[in-house]
Amino acid sequence: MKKRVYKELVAASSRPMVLSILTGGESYGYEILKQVKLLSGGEVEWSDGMLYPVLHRLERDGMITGRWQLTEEGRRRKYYRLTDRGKGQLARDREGWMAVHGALQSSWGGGRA
Amino acid sequence: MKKRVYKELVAASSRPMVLSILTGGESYGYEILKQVKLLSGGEVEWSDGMLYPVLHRLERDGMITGRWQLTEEGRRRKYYRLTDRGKGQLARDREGWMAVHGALQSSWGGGRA
DNA sequence: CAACATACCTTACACCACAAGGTAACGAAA
DNA sequence: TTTCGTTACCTTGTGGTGTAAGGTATGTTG
Repeated sequence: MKKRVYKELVAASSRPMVLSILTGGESYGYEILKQVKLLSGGEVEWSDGMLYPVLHRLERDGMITGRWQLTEEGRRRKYYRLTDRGKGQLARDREGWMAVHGALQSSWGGGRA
Repeated sequence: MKKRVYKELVAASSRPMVLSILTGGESYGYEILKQVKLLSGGEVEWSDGMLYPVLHRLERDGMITGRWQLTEEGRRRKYYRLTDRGKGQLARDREGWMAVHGALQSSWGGGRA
């Protein structure tokens, strides 16, 4: 039985995670799914039905740009690249995450701090 | 202009945050709102319209139990207390959060490491 | 031939925060 | 008295999001 991550947690982390992965260079949907699993040590697994809408929204909002590419084997892939706008969003998402993380740690650490 | 936390982040953190606050003893809605603000150093602020449904769901699911109390000033409060079931949920939520947090940190730290 | 992996996409459904509204009582100020 | 701010709870309509389940297509392996 694999570890389950609640959907609210997936929703909260999907955008910063995708944007962050793309800071390492171009990538595409299927590969991103594998990187998420890798980065989490196998603890976090995303469904593809959740990722593709995320990528479409990010592209629609100008956070990333995509281009279609055919591999030598004949498979089509859509490679995405981070935009400046996306970099700014990533920074804000990261701040928000850290703020909440800090609050959670305070509450975990001391009861009533 | 106050710092805004995205709603997905609120959704992901509300349950563990409430459960965690209640490990410090009984509390009630209005006080929990203030504690969240305090624990985050003022960076995280919840709306009451979001918190009360959270408390109702937690009570419905047996994570917390509530009791009505009248203060000396004549105000009614609903005090909530953590159940054993809620403690278990808190532990699981915490694990899930840390798994995602670890993945995010990995992606932030090294690009594609 | 079948099965699996790669690689993308979409729809119906349930869930959840947000905004906005409501109810009610207290205390202080006008 | 009236008004305002605070305390303290609750509900509804709306929009956004993951899940589950389905689809399309190609290459590789058994």
